[in-house]
Amino acid sequence: MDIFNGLNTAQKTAVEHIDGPLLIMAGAGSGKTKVLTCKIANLLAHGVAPYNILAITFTNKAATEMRERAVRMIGAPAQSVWLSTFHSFCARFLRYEIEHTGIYKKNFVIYDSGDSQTVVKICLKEMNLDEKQFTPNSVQSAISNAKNMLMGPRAFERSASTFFEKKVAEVYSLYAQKLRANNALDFDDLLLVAVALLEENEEVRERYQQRFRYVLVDEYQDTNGAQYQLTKLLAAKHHNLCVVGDADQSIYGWRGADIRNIMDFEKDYPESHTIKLEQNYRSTKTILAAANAVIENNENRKPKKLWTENATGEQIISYFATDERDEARYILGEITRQNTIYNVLYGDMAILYRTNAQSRVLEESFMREGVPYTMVGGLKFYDRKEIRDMIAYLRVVFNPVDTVSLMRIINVPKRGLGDTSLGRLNAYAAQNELSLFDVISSPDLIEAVPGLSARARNALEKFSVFIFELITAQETMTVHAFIEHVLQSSGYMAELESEEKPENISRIENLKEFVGVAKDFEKTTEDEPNLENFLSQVALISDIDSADMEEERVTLMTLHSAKGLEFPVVFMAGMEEGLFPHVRTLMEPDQLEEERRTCYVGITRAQRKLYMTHARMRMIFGHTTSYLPSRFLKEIPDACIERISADSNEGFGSRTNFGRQEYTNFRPSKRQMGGDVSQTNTPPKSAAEVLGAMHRTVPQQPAAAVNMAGGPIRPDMDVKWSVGDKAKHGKWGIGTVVSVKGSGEEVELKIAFPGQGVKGLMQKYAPIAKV
DNA sequence: GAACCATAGCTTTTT
DNA sequence: GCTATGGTTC
Repeated sequence: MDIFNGLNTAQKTAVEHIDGPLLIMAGAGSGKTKVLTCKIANLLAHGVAPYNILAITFTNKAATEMRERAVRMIGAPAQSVWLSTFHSFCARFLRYEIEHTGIYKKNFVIYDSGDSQTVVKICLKEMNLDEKQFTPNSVQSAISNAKNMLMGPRAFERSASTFFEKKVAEVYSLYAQKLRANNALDFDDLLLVAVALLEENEEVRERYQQRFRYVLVDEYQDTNGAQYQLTKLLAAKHHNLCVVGDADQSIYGWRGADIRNIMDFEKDYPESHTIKLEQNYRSTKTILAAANAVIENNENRKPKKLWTENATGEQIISYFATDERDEARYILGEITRQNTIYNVLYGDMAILYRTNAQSRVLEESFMREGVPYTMVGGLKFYDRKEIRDMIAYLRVVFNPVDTVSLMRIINVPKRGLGDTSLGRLNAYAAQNELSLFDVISSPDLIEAVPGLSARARNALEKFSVFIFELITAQETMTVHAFIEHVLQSSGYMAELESEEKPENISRIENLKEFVGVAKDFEKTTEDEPNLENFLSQVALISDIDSADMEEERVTLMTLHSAKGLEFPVVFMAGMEEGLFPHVRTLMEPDQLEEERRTCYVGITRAQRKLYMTHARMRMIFGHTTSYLPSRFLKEIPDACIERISADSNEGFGSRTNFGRQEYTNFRPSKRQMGGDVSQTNTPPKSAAEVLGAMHRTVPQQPAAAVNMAGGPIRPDMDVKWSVGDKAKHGKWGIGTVVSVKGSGEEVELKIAFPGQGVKGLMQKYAPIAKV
């Protein structure tokens, strides 16, 4: 396969470039991933060993995709290119080299932000600091910021000026000490320790600089100080550094990303070349014009204008809802409409919002209407109690000095070890400079702890024997078998099974899924499928990595998570002053510009059709608040956007109503919107016209016709349902109708799906067919 | 030591 | 409006 096939001139130049620093300024949708992939393929084609290439992406998912694409292009050698995120790279690097620090041991564990917050809280408590003034969150983020700027506790203390900062410096120091004692690294440490090791150890540095002859970094605009330094160190020998990014899409300033890293690349590497990719292949002219118009309002930016040869496309729709429930209803209506009339697959639509809190109302609507969806973030799988408990068990087995994890499970399930006993144990351990595990693993030491009841002593000895048994068992078992073993032998499963509460049932489900995750890991990992690598992978997995977007589901996620993705139809919800841009950014011009970039990212995710919605009032913290429409809406030229409102009752203004009543009977028209953007050359001028046209020309045809072809199941109003009928649902499989209520448009069905309970469905929305 | 109830605090965005 | 936490009670 020809590597240069289908590339434009600028893209070709970028791919052809081999030696020396290169900056690729790649606008949204300009084929950046394609260029990077082709570049890797081209390096390999030029005889560069896969072993000599390091490519850094923003998510694990992007890394996997890029690897697969490169393998398809050039074959097996691409398999062994070192391709990962900054954090995974560091974790792997440290797994080999960390003992050179003389501080950490090879079996270190990685703490996520939850674990790290637990440690911060312990520190605050120990230092008797007021949690009102020093909130765990603010302290944690201050420490994190310091780390991202490569400042250790001492450096931070030196730079501290306010009382708050000086105290935080103390907390930082204690926090770092605790992590070291637990042989644990937090996310920021992965970078920090890797950089420190490379800086201090010449032998290691030499070895890795020698090895990585070519370094490629994606999303360079979102690198922070530590990542910048790491990149610089690794590329220092060969200077074959290629960075790709778009300053207009820098949206992670709040977590230490420094836009100057990309702005100043040419200063850092004076011999560098710069290539601009400005042709957009993703969006319609309308969408691109809107994006350009919005981003132009930023003062601090280099001028750039994306252009496209794609069709003009339809206008953007701005819908003014009465409240967040009306907003959700409108969006669901449009999604069903897009799906039923235009045959847009659910998987081709996404809803983007600024804050996770907005997802709840939307989610409820999806459930009520039976439309399949997948949510990125929110209630995270790995944040669930039972999963964290299991991970804590695994971590203790892997690294027993991890006291945070040990404390988490020592009395889970209940072993009669309460706060009092544990307090005594911890006090004793601290006094004698032992880890908690040191104490409980020795009967003599347990005996020596003052004030322990006989019952507690007994329980502790049993527990420590149990942990030792697990450590032995682990050595000969696969990860998934070991997890199952822990679940059984700890009594964790038994405790959940003892009571048939619905939450217990879902916990058991989740734990089963966790075993599945381990099985999957054993099958797919490129490293040894051992506990060590499993724990690393689990710690560094992100929401976007684990989201299942292949399936036929609408995706719900924050604007931040959406970076790098694209969808034919996009909804941006909550376009209100105070929500987006968020209140906390209104005072700071820099932060406001970042909000605008976030908006730019959102708009440019859309390929064909973009909806933006805002609500007159919205429930926040249980109180109704009213917001003005977002300034970003006003920045979009009138020609690009059609504004409709829930309040106006004339003509097509009352679209909500229309949407709810009439669309299910239209036959899907693939040509209208289903094809490639570039093929829709004469699109109607406005959505109103589309609808008008639909009224006149689309014949009334039962949607069921689609089912015959084996396509997705669509709502069908012509079917008469009665109790006892068997119904096939797109997601839940086959069920039995248990009740039918209402008539006409309002037919409401209750259907029992085996193993999934009774679901309430509106016939006009439900993707069901008679069996 | 555990179960229950009240209340505060929360919401920016995440590896 | 929800949830995580802390206090109170048995």
